[in-house]
Amino acid sequence: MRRNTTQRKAIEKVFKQHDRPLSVDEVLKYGCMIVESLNQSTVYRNLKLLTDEGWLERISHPSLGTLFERTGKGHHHHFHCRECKRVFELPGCALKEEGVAPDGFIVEDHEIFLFGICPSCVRKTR
Amino acid sequence: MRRNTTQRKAIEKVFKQHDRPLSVDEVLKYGCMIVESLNQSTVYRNLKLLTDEGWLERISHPSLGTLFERTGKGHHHHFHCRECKRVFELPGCALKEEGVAPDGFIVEDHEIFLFGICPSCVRKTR
DNA sequence: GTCGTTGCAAAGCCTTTGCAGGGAA
DNA sequence: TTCCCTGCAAAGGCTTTGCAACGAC
Repeated sequence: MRRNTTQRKAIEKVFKQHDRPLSVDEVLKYGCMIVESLNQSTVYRNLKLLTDEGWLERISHPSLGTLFERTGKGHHHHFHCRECKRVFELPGCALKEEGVAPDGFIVEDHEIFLFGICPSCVRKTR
Repeated sequence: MRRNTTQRKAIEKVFKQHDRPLSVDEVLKYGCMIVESLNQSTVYRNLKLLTDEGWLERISHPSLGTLFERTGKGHHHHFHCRECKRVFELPGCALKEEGVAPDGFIVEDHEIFLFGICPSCVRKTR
């Protein structure tokens, strides 16, 4: 039977606080602010557990590596700011309706990563 | 000055033979068929060198990890067949022209991965 | 008290690096 | 002959796992 440990609750809280995809290190860093003794293995184990339970989703970012984000946000894509390195979740789908793949290919799913500058960095740079 | 070693030529040949993104292991496997003694470190070093030279491009596939493909094919996306696990390069761009990101975001680049069944696996499954 | 969880350390992948010997020019 | 490159082995990151102690229920 699943137990609600202090550590697991801390990890869940981290995702609720920061509403964006997080790396293992970020989860550990923010988690340690809640439970000082939080261990890396515990983070890994809980990220896996929460992913298996369907509470988290694992995404593999082309340049940032493995990230985890909360599920249940509907179909969306990711925007990576080259300036502040943060990853944003963009609502909606940017894939064309037709002509996505040549005849014969059955497209069942897709993943899109966008790269650029986020609004807050645009403001700073200008 | 850059030397054209047997090993490097073998690695280049592998990419010319298989016209699709290859993993390090695949390059090693196919490369060993040409130069039996080919070493993993040599593969890693040459993949890096050829990437730095602009002859190869590194792509990070969400489920297959790091892959390398020849450059100069123009903008394209990748299709991963769930059946045979091969990665195909699809010509053209499947991204919508507008409304890709909310106002304020400057999109400079993007990457799209498609998942599904390739034509040859569709035929077999049916 | 039970047994799911944790912390720690060791081990497993994948990738990089140090080094001495080898081969391309 | 020069010195770039290779093979081998060791070492570096990231992630998983074994184990004994701990703590949620």
